[in-house]
Amino acid sequence: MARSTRSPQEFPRPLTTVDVVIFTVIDDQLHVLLVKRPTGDAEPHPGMWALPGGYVDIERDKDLEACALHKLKEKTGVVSPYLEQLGSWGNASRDPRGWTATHVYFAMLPHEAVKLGQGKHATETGWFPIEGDGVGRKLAFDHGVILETAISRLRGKAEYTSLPAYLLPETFTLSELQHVFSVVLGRPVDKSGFRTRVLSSGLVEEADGMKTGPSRPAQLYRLKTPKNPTFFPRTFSPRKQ
Amino acid sequence: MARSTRSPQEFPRPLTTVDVVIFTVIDDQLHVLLVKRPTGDAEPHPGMWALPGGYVDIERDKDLEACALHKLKEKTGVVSPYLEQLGSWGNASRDPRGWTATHVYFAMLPHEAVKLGQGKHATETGWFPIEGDGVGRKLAFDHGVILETAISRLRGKAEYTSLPAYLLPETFTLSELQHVFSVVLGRPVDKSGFRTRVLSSGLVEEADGMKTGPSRPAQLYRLKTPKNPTFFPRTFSPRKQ
DNA sequence: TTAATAGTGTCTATAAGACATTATATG
DNA sequence: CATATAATGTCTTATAGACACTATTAA
Repeated sequence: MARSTRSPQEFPRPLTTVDVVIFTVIDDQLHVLLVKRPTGDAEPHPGMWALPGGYVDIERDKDLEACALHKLKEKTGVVSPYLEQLGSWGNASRDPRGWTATHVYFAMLPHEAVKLGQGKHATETGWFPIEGDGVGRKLAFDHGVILETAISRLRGKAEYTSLPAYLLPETFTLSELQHVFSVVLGRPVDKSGFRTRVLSSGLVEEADGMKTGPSRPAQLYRLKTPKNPTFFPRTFSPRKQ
Repeated sequence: MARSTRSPQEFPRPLTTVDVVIFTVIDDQLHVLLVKRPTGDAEPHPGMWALPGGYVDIERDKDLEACALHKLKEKTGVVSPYLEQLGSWGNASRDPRGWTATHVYFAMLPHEAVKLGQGKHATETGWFPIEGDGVGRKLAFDHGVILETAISRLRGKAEYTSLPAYLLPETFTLSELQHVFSVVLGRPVDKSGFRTRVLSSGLVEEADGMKTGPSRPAQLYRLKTPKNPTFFPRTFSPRKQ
């Protein structure tokens, strides 16, 4: 067995990176945050769009999640987002600089909370609308595949968990919640069924105040357990005929 | 941004490992495969039980999954198991030898397919019954937490996917399938409901032959799509009163 | 009073839970 | 025939889906 017969130092170490897939909803559409690759001579994929990320700094980052949070704050200014691990991708060919493994996180933010380009080394960043299973252009490295995985995870979990709720600010109306589910799922969601589903699951509790507008005011709610998504006992499943 | 302002070589690289949580069912109980840590002087946690795993060998392993499959074959002789990524754990303190990140996979095998200690460098290995959220003893490194996560993922997914089916050999009866679900879930599963759930989901198809025994023979089935688990539209959920 | 959206109610279809009953093999 | 387990049937209950209807605000 490797671990017992050779010392760690004998192994050439793969490069370790962390990347973050950051989702938000802008104008009734799901978007992902991308950054432009630098154009230096030694840089791989110069000028292409990529997921925000970079090398783990073992002096600065106490763990992988801290590293992801650091990168997220650097790009968006957001400190406490919803963040979960998406997976890791590691092989000899994904980066021309050698064998690399990246730990990928995915974050969901309300658009209002984001201020782009806060970091010292601000790079060109932008929100790209999700169309189908990507952003309609080739991304750097294997980030296209990673993004596809993230989209499919988000859509999948939207069928039976409260994940899309993290795309909203701290308080929101049930209509807004229903809307963000329909944006993520890409299809209309029935109001009545949605409301009973949400209210009976204990996902939300009433917040003080109402949202006013040009029509009937709506009750504001907040997540009861903001750290953990709620699981529903059934998936959304349109009636068969 | 780190990636653009410093070259990879300036970063001290974390150690990269892969570990595998291997589940099987023996005698109506879920078990996990553990290996004993070597007792050498420089070895961390000598003599403790740990998940099988080790360093990524960038000359041998073309990617992380290949590395996991290699370790799995080395310990069990099994070549094509059900294998999925569980997550990754990386920080400064989990291994006394320095900042490490491990990519963890989890595998499920029929017990009949396993032959322990096939590798050249055979280490002491053993099946440990799962009781509650672990094996009732402290494991090396942070493997206790990792195992907990794996158990909870398996039990969670057993509520709404066909995952436990991978604990059975290629053909099986519906009663055997029901039994393995009840072992994983730790509670009885109603036969009638289970059968309609499984048959209407398209999870299985009839195989040739029947399983005979001291009573009525049972139809054999096989997985219709052995690579991917099936999702059920509802969770198992005992009636409330 | 109208427009717009919030919120509720009704009916039905689906599938699970609980448990009883029938079917088919062996010894 | 007795026994064991496979396979099916019946009845109830929970909840989603479809969609109609009522409520409450601003302009």
